[in-house]
Amino acid sequence: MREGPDIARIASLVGDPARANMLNALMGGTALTASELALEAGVSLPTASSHLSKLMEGGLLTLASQGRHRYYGLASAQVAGMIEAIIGVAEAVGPKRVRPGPRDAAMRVARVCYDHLAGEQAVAMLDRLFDRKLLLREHNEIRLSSAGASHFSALGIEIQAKARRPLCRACLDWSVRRSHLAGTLGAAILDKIITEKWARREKDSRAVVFSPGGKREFERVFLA
Amino acid sequence: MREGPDIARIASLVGDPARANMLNALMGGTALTASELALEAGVSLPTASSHLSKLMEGGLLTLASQGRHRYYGLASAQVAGMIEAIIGVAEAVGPKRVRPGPRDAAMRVARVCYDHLAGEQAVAMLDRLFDRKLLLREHNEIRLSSAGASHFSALGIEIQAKARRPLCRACLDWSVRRSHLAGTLGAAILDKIITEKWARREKDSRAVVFSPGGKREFERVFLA
DNA sequence: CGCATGGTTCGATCCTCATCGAAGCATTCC
DNA sequence: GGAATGCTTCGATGAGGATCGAACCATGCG
Repeated sequence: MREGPDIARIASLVGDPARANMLNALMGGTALTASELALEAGVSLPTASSHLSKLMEGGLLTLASQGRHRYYGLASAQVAGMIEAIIGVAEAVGPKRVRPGPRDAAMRVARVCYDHLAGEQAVAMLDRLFDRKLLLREHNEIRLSSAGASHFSALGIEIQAKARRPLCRACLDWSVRRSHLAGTLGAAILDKIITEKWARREKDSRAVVFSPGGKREFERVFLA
Repeated sequence: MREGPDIARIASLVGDPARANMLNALMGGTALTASELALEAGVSLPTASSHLSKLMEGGLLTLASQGRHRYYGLASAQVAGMIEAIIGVAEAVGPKRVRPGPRDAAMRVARVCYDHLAGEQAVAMLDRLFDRKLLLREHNEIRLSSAGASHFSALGIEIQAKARRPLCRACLDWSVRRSHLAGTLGAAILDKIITEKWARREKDSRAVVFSPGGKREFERVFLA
């Protein structure tokens, strides 16, 4: 009966269906209000509020108050990574989907992971950025080369190393089992994709759908 | 109220203290019997048995019957990775340890992760193997170079690619936040360390303690 | 100010599930 | 075969916690 970190406490927070739905919704990266999360989880507002305070107390969420709105978001990329890991196991053992449906197919191609792009497109992009030496592997970290710095700034992607958050990070993809790009740069790239309207977020889903023209542009810029 | 993989189901399996203790114990990599796990979790044998069947049904465990003994083990490295991720979050948010105690310090230096070595020593080893070009990074995978193949076989470390399991794999370390070596080769190296008596497994813990002479040998062979 | 809206707290209800003792199977040893 | 060991199933008990309605704060708007 050793001590150690209280893993059961963390896991049981994710282990309730209502809370799991909320966390899943927050994996989209945008912070949501209590009522939106209540709707998402399919519970009443009081119930949702109770769950949210538990998640807060457990350190899994952050809260940003803006006037009478209170926006809940995932506490950290580490928490997001944990949830992806759990999703990965659930996918693997779950005999749920006999065949992957169309929505799942879209998710495999491209989806939002916390605040950056994930899925086949994202994995291909990271590979290509390495090939073109815009990013460099260093031990197990990823570094931006000087060529990469000028390349991204030419694209109008702001690059500024925040204090706490690494610029580039590798994030493991549950669908492809390969890494894609996270960190500030990964977030900035997703931002560009959305603001340029190359792709749009699927309603009520993490899926990201490229328009035909947007796909061409994306491939020209990142997969060339 | 979307469908998707049943993440709550998986998380709730880990969310019970008794089950979490069992899984934690199994992170040591050796399969254990129901009575050992009952002792580990601090519950009676019937209770443990009930938990074990739930974990089996959830696909988190594998069972190997040998005579009247039934050995339970983690189902896959993916499950082990998920548990490491949860441990990582629990470490991060848990204000448990004010200061890391001595046992925790030993865990940080070297410990067993499923079936291979983790901790600072393991991270340093992987770095060095890359530097010496015994292992090569390829995209996000790790490949054994021909120099590496002869090097390991000279050490008497058997290298044979099993069908299902990759030879080399990167596994993220929760204490160091860097990768260490998993896969068949990682397991073989841990095996060598133990059989050569360079280090011993701490009783009732995942910690691995090197003897003074063993540490020298390990450093000569893997960190030179 | 008063009213509407977003959110939390309180209280009561209900149900799942963790727990253990006792009994039942299976395997091995003598 | 019989006894012992390892483990599972059954049944009863009990506690934690998920849920919602109603009441209660807080903010913003007219």
